[in-house]
Amino acid sequence: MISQKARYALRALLYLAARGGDTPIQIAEIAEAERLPRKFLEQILAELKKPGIVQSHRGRSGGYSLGRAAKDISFADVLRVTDGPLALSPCVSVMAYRKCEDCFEETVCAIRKALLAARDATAEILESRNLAQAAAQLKRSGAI
Amino acid sequence: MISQKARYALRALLYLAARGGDTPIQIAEIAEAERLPRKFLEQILAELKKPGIVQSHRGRSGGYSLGRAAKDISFADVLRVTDGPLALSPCVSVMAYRKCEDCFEETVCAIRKALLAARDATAEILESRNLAQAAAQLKRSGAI
DNA sequence: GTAAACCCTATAAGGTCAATAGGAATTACC
DNA sequence: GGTAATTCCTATTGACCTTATAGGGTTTAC
Repeated sequence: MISQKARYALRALLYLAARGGDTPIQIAEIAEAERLPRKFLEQILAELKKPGIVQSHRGRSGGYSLGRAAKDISFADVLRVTDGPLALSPCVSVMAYRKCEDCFEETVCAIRKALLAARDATAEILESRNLAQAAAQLKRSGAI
Repeated sequence: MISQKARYALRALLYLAARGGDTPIQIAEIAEAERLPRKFLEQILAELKKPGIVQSHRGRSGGYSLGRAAKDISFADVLRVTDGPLALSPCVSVMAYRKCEDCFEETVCAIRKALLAARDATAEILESRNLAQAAAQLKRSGAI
């Protein structure tokens, strides 16, 4: 299951993507529109800023905007920030590989083989879905 | 990421599958062979028993054996017991559907669409991998 | 200069995870 | 029928994570 943080992040990002434009949007506006806890959202946006998913503008009339084109921000990008690796085991993570604690021999681990296939399948989906597609879906369905 | 409990469960089940035979195998033997915490394993096996993944034999010379053919126990079956639904959101879970807390309208939710696709991809893999295949792999590679 | 925004760190309640512990119930065997 | 070996059941514990909330510091437009 994804975390609440991930849900909030995705909703905030979709709001930014759907809203479009170049002018920064304030945390307060996003929080109210999407009904997200303001201070928690503040922390989440700060995390999304580090890898460049969003960019911030400080001072009066500051706010947040997407850090790159919406079509270049995948669901995988977002979930990796909020929830860590997509993989079901560190030993099959591509972005954050780590050897398992007491793994006998990785190359013959039957568990690893299954988890690796699962990771690849998940990653293929989540890396192919991006904010632009999702925002377009919402607009088509009249939700925005 | 899967839990430690899930790893232990899979290792214990693979041991039972590879060991084969009809006579029950004691917790103590599994724990020693796979180097799992004995008492923790006890709890895990109790959970695996409820849905019939393993069956127990009480009393002296009791122990555990698989509850059905190894080829009929998938990785998905095991992970659902130890870690809950495969889905990334309750609203896309097939086995344990639940509506999201403050979901505006499920049918148009762009987040849901992506998570649903991810669930289907994951489930397809994990439901196709079973203990018999995995145990056979281990034997072929000489790990057992 | 001041108000409005983001930035940074600390705190806290509640839950989950990964065990550990101790004894009750059951059964094979002599 | 007694005894030893095994599973079964419930409680407890410490560490960590999640989901916030709080308060002030820093920056910038006007």
